[in-house]
Amino acid sequence: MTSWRTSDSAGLIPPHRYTAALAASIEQRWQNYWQENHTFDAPNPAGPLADPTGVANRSKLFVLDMFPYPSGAGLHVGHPLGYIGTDVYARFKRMQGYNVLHALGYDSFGLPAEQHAISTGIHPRVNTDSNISNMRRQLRRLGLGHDERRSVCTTDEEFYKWTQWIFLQIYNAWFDPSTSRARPINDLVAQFVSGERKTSEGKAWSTLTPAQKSLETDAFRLAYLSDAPVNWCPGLGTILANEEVTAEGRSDIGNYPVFRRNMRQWTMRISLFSDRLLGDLDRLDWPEPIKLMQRNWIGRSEGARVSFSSSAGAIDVFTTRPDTLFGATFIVLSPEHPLVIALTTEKHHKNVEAYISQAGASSDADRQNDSRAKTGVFTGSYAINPVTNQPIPIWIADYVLMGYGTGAIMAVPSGDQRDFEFARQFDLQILATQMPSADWFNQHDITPSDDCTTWPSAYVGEGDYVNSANDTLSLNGQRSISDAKNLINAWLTEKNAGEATVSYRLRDWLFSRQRYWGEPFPIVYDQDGLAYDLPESMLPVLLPELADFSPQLLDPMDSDSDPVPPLARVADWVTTTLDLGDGPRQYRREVNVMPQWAGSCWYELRYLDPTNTRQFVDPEVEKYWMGPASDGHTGGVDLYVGGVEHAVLHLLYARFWHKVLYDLGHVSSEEPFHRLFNQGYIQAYAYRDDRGQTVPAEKVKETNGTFTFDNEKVTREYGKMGKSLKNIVTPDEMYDEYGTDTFRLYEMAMGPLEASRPWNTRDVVGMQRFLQRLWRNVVDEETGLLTVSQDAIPETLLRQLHKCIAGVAADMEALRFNTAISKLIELNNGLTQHVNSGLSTPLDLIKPMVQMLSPLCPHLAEEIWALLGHETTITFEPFPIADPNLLISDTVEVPIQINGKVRSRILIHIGASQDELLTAATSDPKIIAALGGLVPAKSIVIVDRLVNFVV
RNA sequence: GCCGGCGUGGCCCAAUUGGCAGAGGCACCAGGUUUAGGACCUGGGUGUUGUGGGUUCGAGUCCCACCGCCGGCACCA
Repeated sequence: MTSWRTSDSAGLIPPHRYTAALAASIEQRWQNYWQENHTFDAPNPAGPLADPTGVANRSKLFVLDMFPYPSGAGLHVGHPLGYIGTDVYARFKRMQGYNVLHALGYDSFGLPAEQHAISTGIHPRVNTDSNISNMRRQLRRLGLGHDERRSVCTTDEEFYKWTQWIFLQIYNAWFDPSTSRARPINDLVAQFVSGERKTSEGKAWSTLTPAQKSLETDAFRLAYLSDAPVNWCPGLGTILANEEVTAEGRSDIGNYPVFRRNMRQWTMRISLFSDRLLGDLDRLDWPEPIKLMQRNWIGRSEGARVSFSSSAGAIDVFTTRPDTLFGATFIVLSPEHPLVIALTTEKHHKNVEAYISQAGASSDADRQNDSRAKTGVFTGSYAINPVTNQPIPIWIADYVLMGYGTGAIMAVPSGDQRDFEFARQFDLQILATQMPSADWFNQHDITPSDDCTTWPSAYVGEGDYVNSANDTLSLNGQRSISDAKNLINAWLTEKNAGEATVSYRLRDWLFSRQRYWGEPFPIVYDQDGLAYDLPESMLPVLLPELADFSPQLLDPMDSDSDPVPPLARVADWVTTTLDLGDGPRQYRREVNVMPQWAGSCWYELRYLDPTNTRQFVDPEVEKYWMGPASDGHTGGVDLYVGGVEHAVLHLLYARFWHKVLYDLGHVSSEEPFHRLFNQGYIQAYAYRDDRGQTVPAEKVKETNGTFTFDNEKVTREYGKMGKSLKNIVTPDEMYDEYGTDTFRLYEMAMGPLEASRPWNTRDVVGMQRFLQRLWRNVVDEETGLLTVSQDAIPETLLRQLHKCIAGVAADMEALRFNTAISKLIELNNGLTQHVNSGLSTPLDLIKPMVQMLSPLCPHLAEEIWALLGHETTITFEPFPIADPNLLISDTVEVPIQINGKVRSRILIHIGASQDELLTAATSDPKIIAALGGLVPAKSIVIVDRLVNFVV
């Protein structure tokens, strides 16, 4: 028998070296072990997955990854970064005794599968299922410690039953402004019945027809049908949420043009929750940039509503600067403002009409191009400025947006640059209300004056108030802006001409999509078009089978045609006979479906209790995993890891749903995700030849900083991994070439989890070498026998071990896996020296080393653990604890500086006093020489740290 | 334009939070082992910490200005 075998490339490899092949066999064996032994099944306190003894006396930890969409392209090496990070953390916490819940399911409704179905004619479920099984296969090879029982898919009927159920909770709720809480709609009806709340026309509730009653309640429901401007995307055949439209006015998916038009659509009153969504951000442990993005998106601004009277009634404007009201010399309405027609005089009718149609025809993108000159037209009417009692002209202009504030502004050209430009353009009056500083006039090289005709631009800032007084109010003189605001707001309230108020940028959430592959709404309509919610017993409303998945074909630029959703074509599904309590009647089903965000708004709750058929989650189970940790704590997932791209989409929608469920008493947590961590992205280099074509990145060679492909010079760029850049590297390639543990280690070692960085396959080998050295320190590469001894650990190695334990534990707790790995390599390098000097590896050293390694490289750790004679998994072994006595040494090397430059070092005992340090430093020969007889003007002595002489 | 984030050896990245610029990996160089080879062993750090000022006994770290890259928002009243 030969002890050497030949490898493909060259040379001989010892039979028991830790190669990719050995790693693969170890890894698959342990993956099977974990699956067969249900190692990662997390016990619940109650419900179908209850195991009270498993729960007892352990702290819990809920670790969550953002819900993945099962893409047909499969995973590349960038995808698992976060999954590996959460797995390492979860395994680390299990070793610290926590009951850890870690699972991964699939957000499997969505446009790509449906687009695929349209082009191939294959049912999206077929494609979705095969994508999921491919992704499960790829993820299984990663060795993630997931509870497989909890891997739910949003497309599972038993899952979307509860998505529909939650929709109905939202539909049957309203927002009570007195408590800022969602309440059951029945409470509202009770208020109507008792007369405590007036109906819109003041009639008694009992006298209203059913249609009138539903009109009254629909005005309050948190999910409602509205006939409002929507983002219509003919290229996708569906409308989109504001959050799904890019700044360029195109669809986030597919980059098709998006048009504004009115359509009757399901909408959610998320805007009523603006204040809570904003305020509760302060109570969350989230990265500041994400909080900022949500704050910006919600866009709270404090100001005042001011009422201007006009021939068509009061025109309400919103302003953040009511203190400049005396300078409001004209009013501008959005072209879509409802009062425009009534305000337009005969003479200006033609101009206004032309302007409105011109504004409607131009896209949002055009309208928002701020380099464009201001446009607008006069309506012919005037409004009365409430503080001056003077008539001011009413204009319409497209720089005023209907979707923000009231769709009307008071223009103060002296204090707002846009208004200033507009006034100059159309020769409107500009009246100063604040005197700019002398500096400002100097800068613009003009003589100080409140005559704005001399001003080159508006003045924004603090300044003495001028021209701002009437008979009952004066702001004039030196005062702060906030002081002036308070004065004017009080005056407006007193005169009934306005009040201090708050405006938000966040608008209600457009919730229906004209597609097939989504959750059907649990809503039907009767002959009169009245909507009815279906009872829980009729859930789920299943998607019907469909022969043809195509939406009707529309030109991407066709902004006028009405969409016909695919479900509308399934006649025997759309029309249905149901008994909703008053005998069998014929109804028409809602033919829109929910957007992809619906499932991801609550999936984390289903992970908790995935097999519960009676409830979406058992309240006791929810409270255990997600309940508040203490008074004032929001509750929610203990650690949520994902990319930054969901900052204002998923993360805002899910918070909204969760708050509604909290208000209605279905969950005990106020927020879904208490701690959020944003992982970075792995990007990759890509290469182009001189014709600009991308070439396969893996075949590019580098020599002295120049890159060649087929001996042709190519240029390097840097970007997302993808087909178009030909720079994809898959986990499968890494498993084959290096093994999973090496791959996991490399992903974690290449930098901090939150940082984006380039992938470089050539660097992976460093981690494999580390594991090979570690393996070789434990196992004889030729015989495969254990080489561990019972010898005591030498003092230096023992100290190194405990320093390592302390460092690694702290690093893992803080998710700093890159530095934890470097500390483990350091320790192993120390051990390697010990072994190379002819000694063997002490058992007492390798045990804690393997324990520390196991969160990162669980397969290799399990294998060595078993070789050391253990019969059960290493998963629940306690994480090593450092002995504090071994962390401190007797002596320390202290640098001696002269003027901040290190000139010498001295070895001195720990805790040496300032005097001792000073004496030792001044008697050091190098320092005596460097000082050359000079007496230091000052000496800085920091115990155990340094001595610095200033001369 | 506004708001964030990041700039450290050739590359990916550390630095006890104001105290010796270097932990770890890749690459590179030299030597060892080897018939040879290296995924082995030993040794080697290659630098104006983006630039310019400031604070300080002392700045990669704090402050100001600028440059570059990345991200978010953008006529938001």
